[in-house]
Amino acid sequence: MKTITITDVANHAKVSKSTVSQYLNKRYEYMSEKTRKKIEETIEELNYQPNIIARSLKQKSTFTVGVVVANILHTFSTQVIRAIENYFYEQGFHIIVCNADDNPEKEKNYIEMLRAKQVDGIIIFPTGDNLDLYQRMKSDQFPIVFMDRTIQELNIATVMLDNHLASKLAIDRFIEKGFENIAIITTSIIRDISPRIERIQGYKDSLASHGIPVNSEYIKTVNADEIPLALSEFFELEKPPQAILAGNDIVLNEVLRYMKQHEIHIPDDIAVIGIDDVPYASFYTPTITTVNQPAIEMANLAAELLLSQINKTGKEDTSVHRLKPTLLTRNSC
Amino acid sequence: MKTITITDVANHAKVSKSTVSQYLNKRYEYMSEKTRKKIEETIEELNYQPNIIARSLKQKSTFTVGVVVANILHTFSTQVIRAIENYFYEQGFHIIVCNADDNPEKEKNYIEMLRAKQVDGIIIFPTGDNLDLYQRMKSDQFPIVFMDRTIQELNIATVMLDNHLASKLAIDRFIEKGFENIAIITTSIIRDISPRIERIQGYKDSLASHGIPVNSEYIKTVNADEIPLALSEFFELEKPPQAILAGNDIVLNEVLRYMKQHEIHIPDDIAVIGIDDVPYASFYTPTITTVNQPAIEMANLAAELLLSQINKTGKEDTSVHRLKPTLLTRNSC
DNA sequence: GAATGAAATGAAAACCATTACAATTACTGA
DNA sequence: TCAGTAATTGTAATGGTTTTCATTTCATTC
Repeated sequence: MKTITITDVANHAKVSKSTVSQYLNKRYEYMSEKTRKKIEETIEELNYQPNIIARSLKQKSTFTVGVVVANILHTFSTQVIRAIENYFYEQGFHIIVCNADDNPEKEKNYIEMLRAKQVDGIIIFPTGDNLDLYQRMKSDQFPIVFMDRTIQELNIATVMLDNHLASKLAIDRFIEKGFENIAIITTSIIRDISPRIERIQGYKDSLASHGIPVNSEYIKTVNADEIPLALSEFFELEKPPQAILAGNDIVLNEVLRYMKQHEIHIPDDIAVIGIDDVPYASFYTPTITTVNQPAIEMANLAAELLLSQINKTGKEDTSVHRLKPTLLTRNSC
Repeated sequence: MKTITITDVANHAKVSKSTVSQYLNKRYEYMSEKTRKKIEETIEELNYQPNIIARSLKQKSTFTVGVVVANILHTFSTQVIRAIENYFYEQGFHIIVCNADDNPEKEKNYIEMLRAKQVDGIIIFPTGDNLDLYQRMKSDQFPIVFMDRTIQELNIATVMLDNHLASKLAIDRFIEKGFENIAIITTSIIRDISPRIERIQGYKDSLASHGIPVNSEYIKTVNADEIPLALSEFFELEKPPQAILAGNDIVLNEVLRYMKQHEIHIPDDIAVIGIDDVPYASFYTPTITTVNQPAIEMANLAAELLLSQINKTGKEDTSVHRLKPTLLTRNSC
């Protein structure tokens, strides 16, 4: 049961610790074939695993990165986690997944824990309420990449969607189909989360560019459980919307559920487009037109940016990378 | 930029490292109010964060557990990850998420990395091909819990679904609705993954218990991308099935997609039940009858079992906990 | 004012691997 | 045999914390 250390290996193989360490770090230049073999065998025999904790302590590098998502319930988050995990696996890194639940307190807690654990970097979907923390990481030159959301004034590398375009794609499609009374629903979070703001702004601008006046009654920002109510309010308007843009996958679910319950027919009674593709979009009845985020591409880019900060390769990149969404045209509009 | 250590704090506060350590570990018994205050202030002033790596090295405990899922693409996996993350957050633990991609090599790699990183325990969805590894962990008394799948001969605590019952619930429902020609499709994995086996066995037994002969043409185990083909083969049979049991959420997606494409009407042309609830089940047209796994409950139980192994509280539990699925009756059957 | 005992604090070892460096030994070819 | 190189070793320092145990401090008591 006692753990075996490098010393044990050295003793067994009748070589010095230094040599074993050289071996472990694959510095074979000054090492005879014979000793290499011997060490190899001994390690095998004793089933020795170097203690990474001890190594990390010395090298100040843990080959671990943290991923703090704002809300793990979004399909987008899980897609991103998966892709990041995949990317870093190839690089020999592990990822610690943290779910901040849209709660800045929890986020703070996680970030501090991760730093105390000496992770080599963090990818974070910022809640937006821990400016001082972000600031400090930045000034400590701690590797960090923002995902999905940005905080303008901080100059931290960011990967996010071109949300403005996302709305525009949807609105253009609605208008092309002849709809002018277009509503938008997003989920509510207290803070000024940039995607939501930008999607609403994109919605407004697109309408304006088509010369359609913005009707504030057509814009709702509510919690997931209040979506049915919000929808009811739409339908009680004297001029109910003819089309609805669902701000994310959770909203889309609720919208579809509502329509089903109230036997409102898509797209005849109301047209629907969702931001975020959903697995069932292509076989739902009707198939659902969605604005797709290139989640994998975004995740890979974020991972790449983080890794280059960790390795200090290339010059510092503090820009906001906005990736383009694509409209997946189907039958709901 | 240089990191501050306990030594810095000690020097600043003019006390010894030991005393600071006592403070950090909240052992105030033998400590004057004065020094406590002073240390507190100094930590605040220097913005000191203890280095958890160093602590871990000494304490041989990292407050981190690994979760190795076989395939992160399943809804079930993500639900479980989320719940486990949540449980351990409360306990001050972090989780490292690993996706083995149903690949024993990758699984092996991960397990070894996790152990080298000195995680305090592992929850694993075993691929089933690393018996020696599992064995070794067991004999090292390393905390480990199996999830979703078991390996009989190992006597390792396991949390899994009562898969036999899952099939039975579905079959009983089909039969209650008057169907006798019932097919089952599961995804293929080379190894004998217990849930798949058990679900098929449950299917056979349930049919038998109703006096219905088992027709092997009605049983398919194929990769996700071969599902359309498998379905076509069903429909080319002289007696095509009247009902299909989809072995997991991915299969269900493919089945629904196929039916949509070929304009086969559910439940009139064919009845469908899926194992694993899916987010859209309750508002799809028709709503989908599913057999639901109590994912959160299962995750919590697994986490609890692992934690009790880590803390060595309670006596060793090596039993296989089988949780009951429930039938969510909707309109697809 | 010294002895006592409890409270408070400190010194140093331990954890395990890495690394640097000087020192040693083993070989090679001339 | 010697120089020169290749291979290996030993030692000590490093990293930051915990932990044990010895020591110091201090108030109390006789």
